[in-house]
Amino acid sequence: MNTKERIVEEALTLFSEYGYQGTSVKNIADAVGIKDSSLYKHFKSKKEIFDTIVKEMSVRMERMSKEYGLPDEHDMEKAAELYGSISEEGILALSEKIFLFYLKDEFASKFRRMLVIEQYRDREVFEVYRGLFMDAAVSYQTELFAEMTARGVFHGKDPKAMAVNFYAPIFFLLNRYDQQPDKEKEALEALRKQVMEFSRLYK
Amino acid sequence: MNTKERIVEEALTLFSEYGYQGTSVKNIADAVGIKDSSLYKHFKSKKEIFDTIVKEMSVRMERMSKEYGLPDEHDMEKAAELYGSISEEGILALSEKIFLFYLKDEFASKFRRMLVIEQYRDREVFEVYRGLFMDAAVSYQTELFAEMTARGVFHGKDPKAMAVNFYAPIFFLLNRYDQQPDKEKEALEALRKQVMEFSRLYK
DNA sequence: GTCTATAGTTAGATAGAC
DNA sequence: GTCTATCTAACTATAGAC
Repeated sequence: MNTKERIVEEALTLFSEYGYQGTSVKNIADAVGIKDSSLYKHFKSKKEIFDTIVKEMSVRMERMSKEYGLPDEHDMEKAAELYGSISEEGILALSEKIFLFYLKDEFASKFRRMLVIEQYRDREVFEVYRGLFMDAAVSYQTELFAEMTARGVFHGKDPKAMAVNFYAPIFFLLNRYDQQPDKEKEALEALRKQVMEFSRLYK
Repeated sequence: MNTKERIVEEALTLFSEYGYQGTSVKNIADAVGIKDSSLYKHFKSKKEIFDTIVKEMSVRMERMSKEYGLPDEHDMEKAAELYGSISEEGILALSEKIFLFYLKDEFASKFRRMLVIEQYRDREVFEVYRGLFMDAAVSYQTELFAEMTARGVFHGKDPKAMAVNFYAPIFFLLNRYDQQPDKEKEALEALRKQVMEFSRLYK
């Protein structure tokens, strides 16, 4: 990994814990192991580092979703088949994948925390956060449950309400067990319980 | 309102938007309308202002919960009677009270945002945030649903799972519609929909 | 692409006049 | 309890040697 990439990585780590304003250019340079002045050969300002992180995330999201085998956003038939055919087990696998990706993936979890911290300071940041961790998740699952209801896997009257009932507990537990790596087992157990309850209610 | 109280108020407003580190003592003094040096006659440090806010909140929580008529944490019989006797309408009223308190009450909403921003920087802050906005809410409602299930108002197998299914969408929508006062109607409509779905599922 | 040196600004906090 | 003046330290960023 070259110096520019290491700057981005260390900056994200610091931003996700202390925030943008709470992190100085010297903090980042120290973490990388160079002088703060040297950092300006790679980025023309602190703000440019922040913007680079946001751009980098969209690239990683694409790559990760392929690695994790998550179906494409617009390929609902395939998604419904993938998770629908195996019903309860499938839906549990889906929830655990989403959950663990945002809880444990180094870049994704730090990026999420950074957005959480910075969301009120900058409207644009809030929109990225809302889009990625709320709207995208719910609209994806709304389509998924509509498809699964049509196939008779689940019985619900409103796919959007189902999606919120499926995703909100994941979102809640993500926030609840954030920053507590020692309680990962408890977190996964709580998640499993909610998914089972969801399955029971809509079966 | 005296100067000391105004400092606390303006500091909270700034902390809730820009964070502790993103707010300078001069920012606070300017908002109050005094010089930054004058502020040190009221507080011996910036940190002391922050700590005062946290202490002030527990006082306000107590006061507000009485004003809003929310039943005491340990008086579950009364709570179950209050909300249980009127079932669907009652549970909707409960959710709207919680929702609007944390979304619109000046002090409460700013305080919540401040904790969201500062939760990763300070372990103690995280514990306050987790305690107030996650654990307390869920444990309160776990007892409430246990009581309501015993009375035959709802039919569920696991009161904790019910509580998470009830509170997680509230928590999710609180984050989703945060900072969007123009979409309050949409937010309340979404909340109502989730509560109706909850009621339908556990009836 | 790293360093030293430094400019220019702002930070948190104190001293002392009124 | 407000102000002006000031201190020290830290901040973002630039210039220029190697």
